[in-house]
Amino acid sequence: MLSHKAKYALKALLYLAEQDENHISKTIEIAEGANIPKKFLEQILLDLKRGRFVSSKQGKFGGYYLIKSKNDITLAEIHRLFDGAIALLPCASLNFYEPCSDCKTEEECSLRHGLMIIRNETLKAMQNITIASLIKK
Amino acid sequence: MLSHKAKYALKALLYLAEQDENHISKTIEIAEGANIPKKFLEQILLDLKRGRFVSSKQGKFGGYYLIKSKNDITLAEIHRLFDGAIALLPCASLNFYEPCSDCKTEEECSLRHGLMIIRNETLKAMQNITIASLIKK
DNA sequence: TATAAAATCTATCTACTTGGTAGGGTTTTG
DNA sequence: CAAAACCCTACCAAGTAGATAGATTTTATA
Repeated sequence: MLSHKAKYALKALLYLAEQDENHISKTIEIAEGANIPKKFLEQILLDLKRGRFVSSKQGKFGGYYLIKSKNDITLAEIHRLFDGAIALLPCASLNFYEPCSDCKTEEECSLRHGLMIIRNETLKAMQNITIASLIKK
Repeated sequence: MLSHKAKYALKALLYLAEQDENHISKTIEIAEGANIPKKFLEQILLDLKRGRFVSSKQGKFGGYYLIKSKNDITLAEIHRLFDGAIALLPCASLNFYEPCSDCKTEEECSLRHGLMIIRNETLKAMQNITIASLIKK
């Protein structure tokens, strides 16, 4: 399941992608447009900025805008930024790998191989879902 | 990510599937064989019993055994039993459907369609991972 | 240069979930 | 009849999710 943070992030990006080029959106504007609690959205936008999906302009008439093409922002990236690994266990993850604590006898746990298949399939699917693909319904 | 419960359930089923036909495994035996806290495993085995994956025999020389073929127990089923929906949002789920609380303007949320694609792909992959497929390495 | 509007930072809060433990009670069977 | 197993209920500690609050910095412009 996606966290609310990840869900809100997607909706915020969707909102930004739907604006005219060069338009700068205030937080409050995004919050109301996408129905997201404003203070919560503030944190999310900062995370998105750290992740280099958006950038911001401070001060009066400031706000947020996309700095990555809507065709290049994938669900996989947003998932990783907010919810971490795509794999079902850390030992099957590429970006968030950690060994299992409870696999004593074998070097690889019995589940790892099967879970890596899932991970690859899911990742492939998630990389195909972009902000742009979500817009055209 | 899988919960520990789901992970332990898979390992316990794997352990049971590796025993000789007609063998009955005591909880303590599974716990030690698969490295799972015994008292925690008790609860998990009860859940698996309610889910009709295993059955049990009480009394001296009792224990647990599979009642479903290892070819028919899929990762998807175990995920649903312990961790719930496979979809990334409730509104994209078939078995655990719930409408979004924060989608005001549209009847369907903007993310739903894309997430249902992911759900279908993931489900298909998860249905291909069976206990039997995990055994043969 | 004062001011208003906006992002940014830091801290806090509450409720829920997870992972696990404790301690029995009940049933079966050698 | 007691050992061995299943079965049940409650509890707990730690962490996380989902926010909210308030102060500070930055910037445009009147």
